[in-house]
Amino acid sequence: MPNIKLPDGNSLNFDKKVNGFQIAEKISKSLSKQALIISVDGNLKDLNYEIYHDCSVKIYTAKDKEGLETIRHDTAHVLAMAVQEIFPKTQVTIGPVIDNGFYYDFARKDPFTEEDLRKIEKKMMEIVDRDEPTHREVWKRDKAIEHFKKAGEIYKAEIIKAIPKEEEVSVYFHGKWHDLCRGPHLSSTGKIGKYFKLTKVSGAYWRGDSKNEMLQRIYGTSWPSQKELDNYLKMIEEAEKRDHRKLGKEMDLFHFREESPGSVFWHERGWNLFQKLIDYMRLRQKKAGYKEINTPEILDRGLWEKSGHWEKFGEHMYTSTTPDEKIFAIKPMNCPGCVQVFNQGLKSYRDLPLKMSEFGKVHRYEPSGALHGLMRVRAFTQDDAHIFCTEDQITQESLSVTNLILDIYKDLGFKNVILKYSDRPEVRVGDDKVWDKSEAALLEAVKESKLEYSINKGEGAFYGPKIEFVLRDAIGRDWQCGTLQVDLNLPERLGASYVDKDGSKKIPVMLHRALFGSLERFIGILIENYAGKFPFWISPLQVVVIPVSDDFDKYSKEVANKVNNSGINCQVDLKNHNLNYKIREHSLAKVPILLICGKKEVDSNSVTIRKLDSNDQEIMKLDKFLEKYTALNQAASN
RNA sequence: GCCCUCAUAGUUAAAUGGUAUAACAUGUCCAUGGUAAGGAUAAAUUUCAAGUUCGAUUCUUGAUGGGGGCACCA
Repeated sequence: MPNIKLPDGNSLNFDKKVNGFQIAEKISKSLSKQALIISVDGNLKDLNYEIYHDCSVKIYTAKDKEGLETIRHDTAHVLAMAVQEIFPKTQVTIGPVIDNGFYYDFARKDPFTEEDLRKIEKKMMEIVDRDEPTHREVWKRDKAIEHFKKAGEIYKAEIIKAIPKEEEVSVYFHGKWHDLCRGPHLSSTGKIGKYFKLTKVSGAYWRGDSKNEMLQRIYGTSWPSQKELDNYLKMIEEAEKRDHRKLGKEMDLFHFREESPGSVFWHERGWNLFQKLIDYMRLRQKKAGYKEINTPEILDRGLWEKSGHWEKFGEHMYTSTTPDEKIFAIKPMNCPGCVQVFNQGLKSYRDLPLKMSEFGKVHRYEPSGALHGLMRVRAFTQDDAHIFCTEDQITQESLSVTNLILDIYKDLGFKNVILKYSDRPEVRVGDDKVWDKSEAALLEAVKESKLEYSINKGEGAFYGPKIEFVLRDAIGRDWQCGTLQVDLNLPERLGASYVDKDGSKKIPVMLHRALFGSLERFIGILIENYAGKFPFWISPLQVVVIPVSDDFDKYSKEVANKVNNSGINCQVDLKNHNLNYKIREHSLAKVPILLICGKKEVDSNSVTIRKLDSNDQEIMKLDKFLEKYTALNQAASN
């Protein structure tokens, strides 16, 4: 006589036993149609799971995260079925749900082609039409291993070996095809619907370890309705349109070339933007009490050995040998140089916290496969700073970094920021007591920030715990930019000290922090966030002056000069084209303000303003324009 | 670095075992224009190296670089 408690507080009574289908039917007809899986006392189960005892249940549909994930998980199974039907010798491995979809890793000699994907999709449709019923069996571990080994599924057998002893080994059947799986699953293959698509094939290491063999991964996406699938595909298209590599080319911001893979050739417009961000950051940091310094790009090998970089980071470092055979390294990080500035001259506890900022260009020899436009490069500029302080000051200083970063992100159009807190990794330096203290101090700052945060166990740097600042862009993608790291190691290694109140020498704590992170990456993110249509104050080229005909070239040049002299980036277009042509060209280049100059304007000493994406025309006295737009140009910097 | 894939004017594309086509961009000329492409005309290209071949941009191999992932990461 199980008594079934429902989420709304009501309960139902059944004779003997009951399953999810029967409960759903009893609640409502529409629910029974939409029901996908059920949770019994918080554990997700198949709908035909038999309940003999009192419990609370919740029935999930495609509207719930759990329901949607099950659809995707089932689609992954159907993918594996289809692959094995078409390519019988292929081994299956794992097929989890990911954001917006799923993947399945296969072991097979020949690579899957785009054509194969279409073939597999067709087969998947067939399997959906066949509506193969699902059923679940629990096997003995040894039997399961034996079975999969015999079937030539070596990877599956390995997975079973790795399942903890106390867990049961369950095998799901869809018709005859079966797979080792924890479940839960939908009641038949027809339930997943046909709103899926296989999106790409790629390589992936077995168990995510680059020492292991490479498998073939097929990615797919799956949704409860055609509309949601279409929306998702449209979002992908939108992301492609915003691709900063494409826009960077179109807007004449930068380019890459073979002679220096992963390093940016900045064009005038892109560099304008770059400088503007630095100007802005410089102002903000000055107000926040930072002192800007600059240190050498190339430093003797000995310093890097002392700092530990030579050993821990060596494979990412560029080195340079001088004609007299000395070895120098091109800095991959700014910290050792900064510590040396701290080390020059005796420091007192009264100097702390000492915040030193540096726009340092660093070089890292990144693996070739990691390079990606501006997002991942081999030479980049950090808006770096190092805060030397006492252990007691960690929380306060971390908090002020967090507040500064939030404010800055807001100015640049990002309102959603979350934190990722990472604590001690297995391989680390320093005493556990000091770790305890600094982790606690940093976590306190995280909590006090009142922001949403996640804890990444064991992902801290080898020298201390860290926070990463993740921002969400206009189309919902997350990017990691800023970072704050507590360093318990480097000051000591490089002999940094200050004189405390009692006259004794103490080692300071150092906080590393970067707000944009890498200027290059941040610009990439900005381009994609705004789809190239920047707010006026950071626009790569802010104003273009266009004469109505060449009779007005002289006046247009004068206007452009005045605009430039007021600190606004401006060009005049004197090319031999008509007005319409020029408006189109500069609009496509996403210049926010076009100033049209013809007879009217010359006579009244004014300009006609045409804003991007607007057909409105506004005529304004030149003086007034300068006044208004100079103020706008400063807007976010105050 | 690993798996897959691609490489043709400044850009985006097309074609071919017999040296390559177009659009846009660029230069010159005409048109002197009022809010998203006016007209004429010119110059310019097969990533690099080796091989097969009478002949390679096309086929083969290698290198380099790009793209999608994996691993690594700001």
